Amino acid sequence: MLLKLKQDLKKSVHNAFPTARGIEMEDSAIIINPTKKEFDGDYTFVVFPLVKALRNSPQNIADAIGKEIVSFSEYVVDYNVVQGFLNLSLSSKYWQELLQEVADEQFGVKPSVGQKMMVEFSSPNTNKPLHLGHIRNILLGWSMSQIAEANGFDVIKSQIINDRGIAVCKSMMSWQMFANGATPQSENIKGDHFVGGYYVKFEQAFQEEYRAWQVGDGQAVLNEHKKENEDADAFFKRYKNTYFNEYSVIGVKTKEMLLKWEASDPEVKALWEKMNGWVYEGFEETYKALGVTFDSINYESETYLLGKETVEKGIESGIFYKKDDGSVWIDLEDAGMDHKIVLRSDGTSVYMTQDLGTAQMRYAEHGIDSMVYTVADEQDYHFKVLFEILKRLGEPYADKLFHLSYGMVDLTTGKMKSREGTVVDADDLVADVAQAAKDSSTERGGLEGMSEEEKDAIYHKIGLAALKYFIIKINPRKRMTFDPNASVDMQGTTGPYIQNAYVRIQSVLRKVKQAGFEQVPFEGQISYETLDRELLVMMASYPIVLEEALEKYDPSVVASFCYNLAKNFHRYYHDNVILDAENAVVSSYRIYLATSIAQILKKGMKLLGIEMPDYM
RNA sequence: GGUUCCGUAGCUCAGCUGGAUAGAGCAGCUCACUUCUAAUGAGCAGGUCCCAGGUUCGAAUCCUGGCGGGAUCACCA
Repeated sequence: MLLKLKQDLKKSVHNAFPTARGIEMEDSAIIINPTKKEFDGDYTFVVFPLVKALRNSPQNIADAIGKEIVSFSEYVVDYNVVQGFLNLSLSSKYWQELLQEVADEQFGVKPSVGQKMMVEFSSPNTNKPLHLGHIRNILLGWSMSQIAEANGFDVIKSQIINDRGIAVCKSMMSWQMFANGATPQSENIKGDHFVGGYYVKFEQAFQEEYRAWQVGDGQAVLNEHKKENEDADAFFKRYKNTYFNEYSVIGVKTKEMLLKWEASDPEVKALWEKMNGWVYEGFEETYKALGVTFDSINYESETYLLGKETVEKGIESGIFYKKDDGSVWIDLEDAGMDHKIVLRSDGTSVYMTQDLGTAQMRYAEHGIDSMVYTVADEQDYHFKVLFEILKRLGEPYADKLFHLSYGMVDLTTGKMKSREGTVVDADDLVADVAQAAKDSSTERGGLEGMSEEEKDAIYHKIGLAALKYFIIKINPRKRMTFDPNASVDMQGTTGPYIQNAYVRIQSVLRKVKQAGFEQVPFEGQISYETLDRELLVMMASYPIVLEEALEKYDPSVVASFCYNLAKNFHRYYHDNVILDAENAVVSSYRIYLATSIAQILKKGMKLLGIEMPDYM
């Protein structure tokens, strides 16, 4: 309908100003916005861009166009001009047709664009459980994948799991030393938490060992290696890695384990597989609670070798160069970056090496056209470099890579730091929000007569809606502060507020059914009041919102849309009786309208990974 | 220091490729439930859009330069 309006507008410009025929007027060049509340009208056309070409005053231009469009368009009944803004009032025919359009279940569904897009998100390490940072990542990535799908892309949701390396070996070593054969089953602990616990234990044991060394043998090293004016604390902080690699008993043992792993030592590999298996079971549970799934998983243990091959080939073709010490680099100075290492002097791979291999493996497996990496903004530079290297390697998808970069999550008490134990655990968080939802729900008593199971499912939906919306409503680029109290807030700009709009409609629809009303598409005649028109205008913008969210890689666009629609509906609901309106025609219209609103709210929220309950 | 992101009400945030008098929510103060779910609605109050220039019919928005904050510039991932 918006398109038809634009066409009429274009036609009237051309009719009113024959000299303008030559002027190109793309649909996108015709700017029409919903009219601001202070003025009369539904849509506003800004004529300023035409002033120069038509060599006339804004007032005259707007007036002429207005007169013209009213004369022939069946959709425009009136107009007024305020300072070069042409405000158009639309006919009930327009609203009638628009209502049919937005009520269609297929409204907003885009045809396939025939493109495969991979969206990577979550991407955890196997040495600790998921935390709040992962949650922001997962919500963004998941939502982006849904938005791409809604825009007609064939989407592959993917994660890369960092399942190898020294950190993973630390948990393994620690388990060997301290566990006495304990398992998640025997201890009744979720697998990822179980393994994470041994990682923590390792760090504690290492710190203890390091402290003991500092007051013993370490003194000699201190005196020999410390810089002038450097105190012991500063020195030992700086020296930690060297100590780990050269002096630490458990450090050296862990490094040996890593070497054995790389040499495919059967015993080490068996332990590795067992412990990672525990972790994956734990992750699976968390993903399930969050309502996310993946189509494809890559493991770094399976891609890093391919990355090394790529580098070897790239040396031959002159993309990379080898230094005397054997390390391999790439010179990116002509692209405004610096020299970057891609292979260590001992031949082992770095982060970049693995990412090269992963990208190639993904292309080989899925033939993707484009790729979105959901990774925190601390890695902006890494991805800039990665994309440049892939371009130089001549990868066919290289100019369709996007780093969905997002700001880190802070706590009201400051940064999350694993060393200081301030990390907010994902599983705890989910449990907390469900509990908060339960508390407020119980207080309100809207779920009486339901089974405990049904109630719990609803608490979960509400709690998760609060948590997810709290995070996803914020523009990804921005660093965000996570306030646990605000995250379980259920009033105002929140997930539950939007759910409530939906639930209110469901409640009405249940009453409709009870009353024996038959729900059919509304085709009667009514007069569309201000709020009716505002709601319709808003719903009409849904497809545009989807496109915008995709273009900007920003789910928060969808989040604000849903909130605004819910907000307008709440007001509408307050001011208008749906079921017992002044007459049956108006009632059936309002039922139809409300049904459409519910439909769009549900679709929109689904893109954010938020489900709608029927009761709350 | 180089690069980059951010800076809007007491707090948390919107503000689309420049458009009319800068908007929400929270917190504060009022008011409205025997009524389709009050997890709601209505109202009051709250602003140097970080600062200074520039571009033009018009700048929170674009450009330049500052100021403040984050990130990054590893043979870590």
